[in-house]
Amino acid sequence: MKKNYDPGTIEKKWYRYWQDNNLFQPDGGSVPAFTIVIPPPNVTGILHMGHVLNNTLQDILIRYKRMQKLNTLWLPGMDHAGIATQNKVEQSMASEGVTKEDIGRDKFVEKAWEWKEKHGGIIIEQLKQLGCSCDWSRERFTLDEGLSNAVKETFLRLYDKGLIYRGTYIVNLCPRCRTAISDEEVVHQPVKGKLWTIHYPSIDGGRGIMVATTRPETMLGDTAIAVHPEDERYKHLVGKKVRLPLQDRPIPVIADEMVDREFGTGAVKITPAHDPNDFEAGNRHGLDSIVIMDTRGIMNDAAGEAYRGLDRFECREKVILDLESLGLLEKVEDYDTSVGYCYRCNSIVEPYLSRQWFVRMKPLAQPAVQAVRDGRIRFFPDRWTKVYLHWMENIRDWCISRQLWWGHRIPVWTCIACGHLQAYREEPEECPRCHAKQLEQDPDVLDTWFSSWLWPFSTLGWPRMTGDLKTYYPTQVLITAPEIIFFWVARMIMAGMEFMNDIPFDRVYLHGTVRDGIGRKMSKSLGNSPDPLDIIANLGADALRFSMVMISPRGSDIFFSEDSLNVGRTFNNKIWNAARLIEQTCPPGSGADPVKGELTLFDKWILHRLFQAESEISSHLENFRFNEAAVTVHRFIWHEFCDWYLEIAKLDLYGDDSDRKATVRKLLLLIFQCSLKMLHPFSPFITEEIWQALYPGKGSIMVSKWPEVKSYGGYRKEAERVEIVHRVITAVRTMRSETHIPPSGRIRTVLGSGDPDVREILELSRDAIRFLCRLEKLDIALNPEPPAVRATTVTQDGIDVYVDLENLVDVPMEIQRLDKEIGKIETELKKTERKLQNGNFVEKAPPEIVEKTRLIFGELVGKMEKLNAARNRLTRNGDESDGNL
RNA sequence: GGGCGGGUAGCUCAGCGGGAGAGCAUCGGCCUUACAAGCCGGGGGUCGCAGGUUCGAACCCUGUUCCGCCCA
Repeated sequence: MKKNYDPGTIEKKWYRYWQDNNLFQPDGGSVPAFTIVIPPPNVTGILHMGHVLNNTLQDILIRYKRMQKLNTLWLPGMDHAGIATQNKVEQSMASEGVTKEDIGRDKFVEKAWEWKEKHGGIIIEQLKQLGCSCDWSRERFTLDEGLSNAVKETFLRLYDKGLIYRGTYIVNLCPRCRTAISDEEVVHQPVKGKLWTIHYPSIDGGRGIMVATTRPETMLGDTAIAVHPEDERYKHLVGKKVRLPLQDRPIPVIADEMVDREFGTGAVKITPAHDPNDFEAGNRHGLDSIVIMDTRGIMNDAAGEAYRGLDRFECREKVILDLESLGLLEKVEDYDTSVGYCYRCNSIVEPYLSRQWFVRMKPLAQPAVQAVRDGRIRFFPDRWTKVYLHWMENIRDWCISRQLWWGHRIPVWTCIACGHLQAYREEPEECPRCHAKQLEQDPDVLDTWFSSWLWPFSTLGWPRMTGDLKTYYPTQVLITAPEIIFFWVARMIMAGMEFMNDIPFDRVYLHGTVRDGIGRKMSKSLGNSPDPLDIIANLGADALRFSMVMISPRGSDIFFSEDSLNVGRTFNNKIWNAARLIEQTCPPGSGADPVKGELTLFDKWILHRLFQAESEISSHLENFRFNEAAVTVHRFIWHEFCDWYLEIAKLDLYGDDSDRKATVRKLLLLIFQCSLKMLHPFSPFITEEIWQALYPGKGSIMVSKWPEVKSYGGYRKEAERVEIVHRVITAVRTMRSETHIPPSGRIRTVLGSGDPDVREILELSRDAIRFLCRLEKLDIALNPEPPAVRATTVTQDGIDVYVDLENLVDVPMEIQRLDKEIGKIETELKKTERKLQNGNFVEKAPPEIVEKTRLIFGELVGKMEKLNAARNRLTRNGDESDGNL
């Protein structure tokens, strides 16, 4: 193995190897299946840090389950991203001076496909660089033939059930994308705006009425003024008419309970074509709806001569100016309001009356609510359950038509002759009612989510009952971001219940959002998002993956900065070097067979810790505690295996006892092999590289079996005993450091313990203690003769530790050190003593707690006495100032 | 306006009824032949604030304040 780990070439090599050997495909066996469908990235998408997190987590779970020998499938693909793709294609055409209207619908769709083949799907290659073990042979696309059939089928079924309807309602119009979008696609943001109060004069020369609004340009479409029916201020005006300024149109004053008397003047303008509440009011009162702008947000004829052709915001300016010059602008105030933006292009969304297609959601929601209520589907973290249920219980109909050309065209045709409207599976040849041959298909396409909500089964072949569908549905887990819980997660559950009559997955893990070092959401416009591909090029995918997971607290947001990458980078270096040490000291053929030879305390300790690490990692992964699993594997490999076991093993590796040497070699290979396996889901590349170097002929680590180490769980007692030794070693090291003994200084240490069992443990560990503390001599005794000049401490286990300081230290420094230690113990001692003196505690606390507290107290008293004695001795001798300690 | 989550070491977080923890950062000492991308050691917190329950509260309850997110 080379001195330094070089991820670049290695990662490419192993990814190709995995693919060439079809290791990403499920084994198809009869064992239980474990399936994850990828949240399909946009075909226009490029890899960002959010994708890195999302896909790393999925890959970890998939690789873990695959090693557990489940029939594991991670099904990849992309969605066609209607708006985003259409934007891209239009942009590229615009650079050639062509609009989509110039070339027509069919040509445009053709161009879009060309664009997709040429520029789309970059992200798929990027996911491969990240190491994702998706089964690429099953890759799907929402616009491919199979999925398009699924979309048509669902539309037909819902249409036939009466759950899809066409109607004229207020929808959210994005004037830049020139299409309707659903309520979920609107992002509301607080805005510091204005509140304009406008005077609507009475028609008969009276005082008229004052009306406050944040969108004055919409007054051009007003068809009434509304007041609260019990508002004494306006009762006399109800039923009368006022004059709509700028339009010179008489409009009625109506009474409606929806009016908030506290808002503005208590009277509001009613614009049924441009506000959802006003639309409702308009229906209740039989008002006209006047649409005053087109789908680009440009004022139309109905807005009046003076405003036609103006953009909606220019129009607002002009309306204000005109009102002012007419003396009808009563006042302008600053006003905090909330404005809706298009989630795709960030334009301000316009509430707009138009004819669209909708899905009736309430009947679909009911079984989906039930599936979550009765625990068939569980959310992690659990708090998302409430969010889901709240939304589902207040669900509103879904506007699914989009005024786009790129997408699944709505399969509804209208007979030109008789006007008969119907949905068809295939293009109809004649009208079933009047047999006319001329039918016209609805021009709109479906919301992209109308195909994504079928993803967990459409990708497996539905509506055909394929083998894949039988084997892999329902899937086990969905891993995604909370942002799309309504867009996607909830709708998939509804679709699963409706079309498969079964849940689409039984657990949903929602991870946090990746933010920058100071908590801002990563975004292109801020430029605060590093390019994951740069990171992969520099440090490798493993470093990126491991770092991401290490810093991702369970289900809450992630603060990522360049520094975050240190964890993964340094860890790779550590593992690499541990592997090199093993390679150098455990020649090939040493074998990783089960160990037969005599095991030392330390051997048993590390085996037991391995057992614990494995069970912790498994349990963390089963419960989506990814970062805790990563922390555990990191801690085990670095701070237990490398820091302690490898160091102690050096005694045998470089020693003369050939039996011990053989045993230790076997153990090292065994434990390291298990370590690599446990790390593999997190860092697939480096583990494969080392695996192939150290364990040749065993195939790929990614299809090796997850470690089975239960039998090492029996060494609990030995493991606890080794902790005693660790505490002794740390105590000696601390004293060395605090008394400024240089590491090169070979010193003598004396250990004393009244407990024969403890003395035995220390005897067994004699060599290790000497080696790790760099001791020249180590004495262990029941009542040892302490060195004449010494530093003193007592471990938690009551072991006296004396470090011989002859010629090495000055007395004041040791006194100072002892004082510090005594101070600490005194604080604890007082706390514990107070407890025990409290009669209530002794009486009411559980006996085992009282007993434990007594033990602690005894321990502390013992330590205190010994330290005080050591201190007295030093000061007494100092007082005698005989210079002889 | 409604809901949810959270204020614990300089930073990010774990702990969720019985001796205040981790990683990073910081400070001190080390080129000890796997690793200076390293090794060894240290310092640092009245657990947001105020009440209450309890023998005992970071942890449970109530109120309060600040921050973040979602919905209207």
